[in-house]
Amino acid sequence: MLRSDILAKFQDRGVLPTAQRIEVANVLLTKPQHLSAEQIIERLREENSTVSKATVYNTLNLFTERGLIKECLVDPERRFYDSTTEPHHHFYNADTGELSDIPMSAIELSGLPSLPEGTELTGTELIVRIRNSAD
Amino acid sequence: MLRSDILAKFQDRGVLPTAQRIEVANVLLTKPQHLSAEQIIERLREENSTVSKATVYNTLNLFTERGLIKECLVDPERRFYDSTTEPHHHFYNADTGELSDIPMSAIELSGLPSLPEGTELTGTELIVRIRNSAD
DNA sequence: GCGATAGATAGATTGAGTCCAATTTAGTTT
DNA sequence: AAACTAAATTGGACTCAATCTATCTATCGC
Repeated sequence: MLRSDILAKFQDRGVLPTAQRIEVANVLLTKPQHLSAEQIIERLREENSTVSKATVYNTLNLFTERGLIKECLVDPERRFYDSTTEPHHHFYNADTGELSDIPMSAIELSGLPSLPEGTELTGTELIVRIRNSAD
Repeated sequence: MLRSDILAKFQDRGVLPTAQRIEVANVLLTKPQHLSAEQIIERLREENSTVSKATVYNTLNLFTERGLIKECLVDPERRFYDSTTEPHHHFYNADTGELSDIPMSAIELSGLPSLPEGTELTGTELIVRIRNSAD
């Protein structure tokens, strides 16, 4: 993803572009992927970035709030951040910790019961848990 | 749930019955509910139980391993334990933190793509995220 | 009884995530 | 451009769920 694309996204979502935010975006948004905060920090360090841990967390929370990324819960140990914000589902391989996408279009969901009184839908997410075959 | 029912479940899943495990089971298994480890410890304390935190965690992990309960991930802050082990889905109200069940039968899932090579299915879980209506 | 194995416990430790107070940066006003 | 203001960044302390470790206890077979 080009720097100009990132800037456009920022503008679109009302995120002020700072050097640190662009660095984080460069790591996470350049391709469809799922990274934990720790993984992002690690990658930044590899590129000799000096962005602080607090800033990375602040930035990820901001990006999530503004819909630039999606938080994704599959592993009790830590939260993952998904660069793909279109509604979609996930395969989660418990053996490898790998997370892969299932396009929304692949799956047909029907018969969802009506929501509890006084509530509205914010999203549906399906996690298909798999493991490496025993044989 | 009667003590004898709990003992039967334990036997069924190869869990040796100890006083502490029965206490934990009494809190969690008596009705369909979702509790965090901390909530379970709190309830035990209310009944003047002296089961240690380590034992509660050990017990919950054991129960999960043996299929007596199901771990359930909806809140990034902590993992919940579900007394219902039949496959089913959840409504999660982000405003209240409330978690409620959606019976599996209510939902029709079709078009699940074939699993990645060399893997097998361990479970599917759907989280329908909702919030209190703005109006 | 006596060892052996399984379970329980307290306390220390870990580690993801947050908080805070101090500083830096960027934008605005005159 | 200096002064002012608001927003962002930072390191380090802190929190707290969860785990680990080493020790203690109970139970079973012999």
